Amino acid sequence: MDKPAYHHGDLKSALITAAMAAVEQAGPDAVSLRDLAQSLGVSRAAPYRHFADRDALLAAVAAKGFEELIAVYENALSGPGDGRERLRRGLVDYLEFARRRPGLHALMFESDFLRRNPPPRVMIGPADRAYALLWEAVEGAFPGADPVWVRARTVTMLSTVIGYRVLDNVGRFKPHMVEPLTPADLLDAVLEAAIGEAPARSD
Amino acid sequence: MDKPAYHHGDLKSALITAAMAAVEQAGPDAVSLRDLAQSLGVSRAAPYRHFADRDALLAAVAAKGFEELIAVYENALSGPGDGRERLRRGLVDYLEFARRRPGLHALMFESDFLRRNPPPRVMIGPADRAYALLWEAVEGAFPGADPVWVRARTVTMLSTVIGYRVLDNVGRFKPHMVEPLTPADLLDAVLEAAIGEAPARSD
DNA sequence: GCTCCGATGTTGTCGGCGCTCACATTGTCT
DNA sequence: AGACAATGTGAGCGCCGACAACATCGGAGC
Repeated sequence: MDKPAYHHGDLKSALITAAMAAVEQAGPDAVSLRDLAQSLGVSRAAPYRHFADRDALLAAVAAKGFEELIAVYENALSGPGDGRERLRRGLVDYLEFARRRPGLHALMFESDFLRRNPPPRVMIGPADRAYALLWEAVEGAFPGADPVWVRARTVTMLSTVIGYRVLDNVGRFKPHMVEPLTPADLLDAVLEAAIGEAPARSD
Repeated sequence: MDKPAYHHGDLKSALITAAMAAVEQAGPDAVSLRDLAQSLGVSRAAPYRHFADRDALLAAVAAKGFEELIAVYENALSGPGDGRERLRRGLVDYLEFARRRPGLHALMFESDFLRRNPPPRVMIGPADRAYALLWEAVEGAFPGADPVWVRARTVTMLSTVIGYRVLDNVGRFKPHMVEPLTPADLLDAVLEAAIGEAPARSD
């Protein structure tokens, strides 16, 4: 048993899993194809049978990250409560997701590798689906609102929660800047700012 | 004239300038000490006389970036208009600064190198001063507001504008997500969401 | 003016990395 | 059985960050 098989069996998904772990532990820059290959007991060139280059593997990891984010959204948005409560729960769960996995969040939204190439195909699908879920949640939270207003609100809402996570993940908020606000207070403030009020009625 | 001087003269600041150009053109990951040294006509080990390692040079570039951001803020905040108008102008100019220099913005707020080490000393000073300027502008825009409320609002405001730039800089907003909103419409929406309303009076 | 020494720059070297090429092995389809 | 595509191997290229030993420069003190 376990004789060193010439063929790994499922090297591709093993690489994605191992790369995701490396991303979460030390950030996207720390991912080394050689390291991954060695830790999986495979030669240095083997990964190139499954991914054109390092960025292609990172794109696959990012895609998996968006799949997980979709699951987070779907879980939060399908629960009880009115539209506004479900939207709030979705944002809370996104913020927790991003807080606990800063490396993965960086890869998905902030990484240099996103700027290197046009957006990799494997990740735009899941990323767009995640955005669509948020969009629908905003529609559900403001029933009957002007669709164009909903578009703008979705953009600003996402900007607020992502920006907060980006800044907090790099330690930008020092105690003297926010005291006496607790992390929970900040979470409430971010949610209130993100969700905001219903649109002004023009009739 | 121009005989190959053994001593460069001001290699340190030349390195920072060249590195900033590289960061702006191709992102923080693309900065190579060897490249910079060669393009400055100096040996590959010379940079290490002025910076402990690559990250130290990047920190110096980030610090310079924050100095420039401070100048942007000061220029916008010192002009005419009431507090709210000046605050809005500061945010507009920040957004323009970040839009035109995505690589530098990534280095200052998003880069992996910020996660690698504790925040480098050379940049925390300028970064904190920039934050303090925004803070004071928020105070000026909402005179007499509860100081704790101002703290929270500063955090959410910064989150919104930075998050928008992060997302837009990586091409996250596709036309079908925002149509028929123009970039100018989005700018207005982001500003309105960021600045928001005055605090509720509790008396 | 001379000497000495710290600051600055150079060359040589090491290990790690992404990536490619020619070759080896395996599983599968006919 | 034979052929072929998929998958894995080993060697090697060039680039990179970093360090060490050595070379040169320029100013401080005599």
